[in-house]
Amino acid sequence: MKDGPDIARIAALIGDPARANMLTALMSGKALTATELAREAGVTAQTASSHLGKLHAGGLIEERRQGRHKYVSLANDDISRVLEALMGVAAGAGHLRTRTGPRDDALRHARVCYNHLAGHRGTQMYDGLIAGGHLVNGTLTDKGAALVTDLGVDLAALAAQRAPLCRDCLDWSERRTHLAGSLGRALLARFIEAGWARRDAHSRAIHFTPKGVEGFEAAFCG
Amino acid sequence: MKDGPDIARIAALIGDPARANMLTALMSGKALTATELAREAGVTAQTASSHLGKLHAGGLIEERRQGRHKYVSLANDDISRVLEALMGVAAGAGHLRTRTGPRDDALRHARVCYNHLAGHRGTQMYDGLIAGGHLVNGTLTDKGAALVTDLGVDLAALAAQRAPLCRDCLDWSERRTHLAGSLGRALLARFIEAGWARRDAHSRAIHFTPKGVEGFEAAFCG
DNA sequence: TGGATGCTTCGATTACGGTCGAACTATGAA
DNA sequence: TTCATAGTTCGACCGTAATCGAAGCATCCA
Repeated sequence: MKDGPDIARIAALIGDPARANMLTALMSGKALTATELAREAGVTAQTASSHLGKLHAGGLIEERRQGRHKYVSLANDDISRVLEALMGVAAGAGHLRTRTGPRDDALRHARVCYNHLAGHRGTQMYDGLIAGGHLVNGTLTDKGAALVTDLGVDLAALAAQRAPLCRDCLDWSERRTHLAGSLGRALLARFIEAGWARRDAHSRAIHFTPKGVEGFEAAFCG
Repeated sequence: MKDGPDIARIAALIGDPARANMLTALMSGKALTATELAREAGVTAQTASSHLGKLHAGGLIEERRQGRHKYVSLANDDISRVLEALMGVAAGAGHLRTRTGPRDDALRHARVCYNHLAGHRGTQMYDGLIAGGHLVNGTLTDKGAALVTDLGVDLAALAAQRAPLCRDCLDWSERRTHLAGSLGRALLARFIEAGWARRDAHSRAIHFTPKGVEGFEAAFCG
């Protein structure tokens, strides 16, 4: 009866408060150093090192050395999906400790989910792509390819990558699907390059500029 | 930086092997008694009782007393979504301990995800509903309502419920979206009532009958 | 009413894992 | 070279939580 993969190993890794804080911090998509993560988690550098070792062994994070720094990021999109799904349960069924502060509102509106757009804007974009016939059956149509190329995404470069172009990701605030995958990543990158949006320095929030709102809604809410 | 809901509490609950086994067993959608779950988890009745108390306090399960029995089931769809997502990570990024046995193949092809259809058939149905214009933007169209009514689903009864009609759920084997929500639940129930499919007694697998394959593909792969 | 079964509570044990101080290595800057 | 910073390793400590035996209720059945 207890078929399927062994989930306890992964869940236990996320289940420690210090590690959970580290992973949550990494959901910003930025690669953080070991000491930065130690500060986020509220532990000393030694314990952080131990935790990072376990997360790495468990395949949850990637490490990249640069000089005397160790830059850490989430291993892949799957991890971010689990974290978002967990946030959904923790926010809902869990204690309603969601004292919705002003910062929380910003997160619900638009935030970065590891490397792609989430929150209200994220699901809005996803719905728009489907309603407009750009995304059908989990794949990009010719019409959709034209749209994203128009927005400045280099589809040829994405196709050359090994990562899948379109992936679904569940939103903890909206409880709906938004777009992940290499295309989701590329689109968010374009929004920022084009001055449509900028990332908050201290949180996962994303702030859209007036010009960005206009362009975004023209493209996806048409 | 570590914004968002506190995920460690939930993850720690899932992170214990005994509890993880119980939750995985509950993914079959059947309500199981405390002793059955103790056997699944490989622990004595006392420890199982302790674990169930914690899962209940954490909002992960629901308990229903019937005579001297205590029937346990998952609290809601959100929980099943987290479990499926975790399985995705455990199967992929985790150790490739997926010694794909014959039983595993059946699971990948079609299985029950708490109360709705998952696996290849599940994503196939989801894709079919969208491609056919039955499901747009996360809501059922008139055309879609006609289709499911035709299949024997009582939409009026579902609308009266508080639970949302259509929800997305991520598939650990397909890594794509399938349909959850009260409609997903009702459709699976209809398949079984109509003799299209039957549930395996000892696993989460679902076996389609020849008649069921025919009807299913006519409805969703049209 | 007596006995069996399902579940819970209590208490004691045990083990695992998180934590930090201290010492060590490696990289970069002055 | 010398010093400072980033990260790791080792060892010891400590707390928590999982576990089970024993006993206690509640329910069902004969």
